[in-house]
Amino acid sequence: MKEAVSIGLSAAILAVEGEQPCVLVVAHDGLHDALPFGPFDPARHRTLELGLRNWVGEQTDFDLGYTEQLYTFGDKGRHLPSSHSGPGPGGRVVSVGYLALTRKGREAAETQWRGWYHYFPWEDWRDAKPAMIENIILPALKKFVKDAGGSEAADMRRERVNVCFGEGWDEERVLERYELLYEAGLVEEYYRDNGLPAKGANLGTAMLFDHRRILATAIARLRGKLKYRPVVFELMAPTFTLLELQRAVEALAGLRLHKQNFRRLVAEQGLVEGTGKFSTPLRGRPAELFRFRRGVLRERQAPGVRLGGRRPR
Amino acid sequence: MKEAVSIGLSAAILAVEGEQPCVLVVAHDGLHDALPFGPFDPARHRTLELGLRNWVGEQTDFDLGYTEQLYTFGDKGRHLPSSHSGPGPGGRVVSVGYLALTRKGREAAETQWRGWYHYFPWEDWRDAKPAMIENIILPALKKFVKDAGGSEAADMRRERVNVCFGEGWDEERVLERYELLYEAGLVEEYYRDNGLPAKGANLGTAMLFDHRRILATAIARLRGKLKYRPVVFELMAPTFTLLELQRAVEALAGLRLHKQNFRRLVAEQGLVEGTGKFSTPLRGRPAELFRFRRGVLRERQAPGVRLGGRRPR
DNA sequence: ACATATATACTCGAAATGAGTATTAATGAG
DNA sequence: CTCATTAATACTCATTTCGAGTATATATGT
Repeated sequence: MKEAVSIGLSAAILAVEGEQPCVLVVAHDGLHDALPFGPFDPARHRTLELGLRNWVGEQTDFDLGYTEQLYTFGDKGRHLPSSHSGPGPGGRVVSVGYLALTRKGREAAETQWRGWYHYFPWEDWRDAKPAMIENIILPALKKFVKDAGGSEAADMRRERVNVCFGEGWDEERVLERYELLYEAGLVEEYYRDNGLPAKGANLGTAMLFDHRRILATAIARLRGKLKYRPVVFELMAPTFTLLELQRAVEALAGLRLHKQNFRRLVAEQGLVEGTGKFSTPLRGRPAELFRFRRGVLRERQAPGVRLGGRRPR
Repeated sequence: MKEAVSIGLSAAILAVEGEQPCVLVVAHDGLHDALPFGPFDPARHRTLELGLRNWVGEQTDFDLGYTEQLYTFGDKGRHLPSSHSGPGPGGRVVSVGYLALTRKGREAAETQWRGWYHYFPWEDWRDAKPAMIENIILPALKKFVKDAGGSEAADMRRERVNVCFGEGWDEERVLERYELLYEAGLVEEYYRDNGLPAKGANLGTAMLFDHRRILATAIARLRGKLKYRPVVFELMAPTFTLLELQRAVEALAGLRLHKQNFRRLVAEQGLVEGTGKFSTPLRGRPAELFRFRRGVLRERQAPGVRLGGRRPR
């Protein structure tokens, strides 16, 4: 007799408020934040995505707008059984992760929005290169390289460290970086999954099961997609100023952008159109309110916000 | 009691031979080509990918090199039960698709390589824009637009048709195009899945279950990845001439490229290094043999073959 | 010697990109 | 009223990348 498999569906539901990028979490066991998730019931749902929409709807009172499948994880040991979602002991959960974009609204009582850089503090380069990279991460990873058995293994680790945290920050490698920190024992989940006592630096806030990995995948995907699909607008109010749009993109990408070039790009691409109305800011010159121009989808093949943001050294 | 779910693993194993891009298929039921696939056994395999490698190894005598997860499909009706892979009647198969790249070698008896444009004849623009687009596809899609109930639905269909087959060919939209043709009833799978008698144009060669959809996903992903990761080299022999490399890229992308610019790009990016040896062609000047320069992975953040190929009108 | 086929080098204009400077329009403090 | 402050918006400029060529070199077979 074959071991039972059940399918879990998780969603990284993302939004932006002002300058803060947020993720919807449920305080699952009082200890760890979790993504909204639940089992897929093949009897009720025609497709995985419909199952997700239904489940999330029940759990969070949210209507998902844009959704996209991310990845299916089936690793033994990274999804420990739980009374909530798992089958009996010995059963295996394969979890399908989704990315969903929405505007912040009223959420159910058990859920709350949380800034995603709580979970990935090394990913926010808007103000400056996060100090923890030089102070904690790189020294620890240096040790990780040295501890490799064999010089070839050490070379491979060195290369990974360099790609992830070395010269030339690539904001899309969110998952790669998280996985590296996991393997190097720098995040709590590593110790939990392997039944070891925690030790050393535990960077960022841990999540339930492999949910931080799913969130990393979601952020990575969103950061990539931003550049060639107009997905930001799923997160914006119907009208917005160009600076608000820029701040949202910066929040997602974790980078600062050049203001004038950003406007040029957005304008040239025909991503937005003016409404003729103006914002009434507390100080400073009022800015025109824009809305998303749905027409771009028809006209351009890769309409997106190409960010050529400069990273702080 | 919940309905049973089982996990199926399928792999689109791709290779290139000269100018032909190939996929490894098994002649499953004598009627339809199928991708190598099999059930995931959680008792034996720690991860999904290991399950896949094992299964494919047994079925095809192949060692997979580069692999990448594509998508997880769980649609009811697009994966009909089969004695081979499914659970009993009423059970549901969720299938996880993978992309694998390899060099052509000796394969098991039941498997064979087949050019992938057999399944997607409209995707090969190397010689010319495929005539079937103007002659068959566009007229049929025009009808599909007209048959929409309501003008808003018609607008949406028109937009999709335009994005997929209109001005400006985007070689990456392989899946989008296949799905559109599916919905418009232009491929055999549509009639099979819905239990209807086949009618009208059946474009390309059909495959078992949803395997053509998985293959479309694989090609789309590969065409995208090509541009920012040096994946072509997984498909090349250890040494090759620049024209061979170009022909391989063209085969995958389904486009012709500008020869001089291609070399400039490949050289400037440092993707390859000369070996000092030369090819001995049947005619024409011998070309230098190159090999992949592994160093790029360290140096550049997006090393790939940016194709700016011109499409024939 | 030359037709043919391919490799390789070099040129050139158009467009995109990154990094500015300059100017305009609002606010509140004095 | 003036001015410091804040932000919007317009314009400039050098550099790089891109698409499309032309020109030349080196093989083969007849």
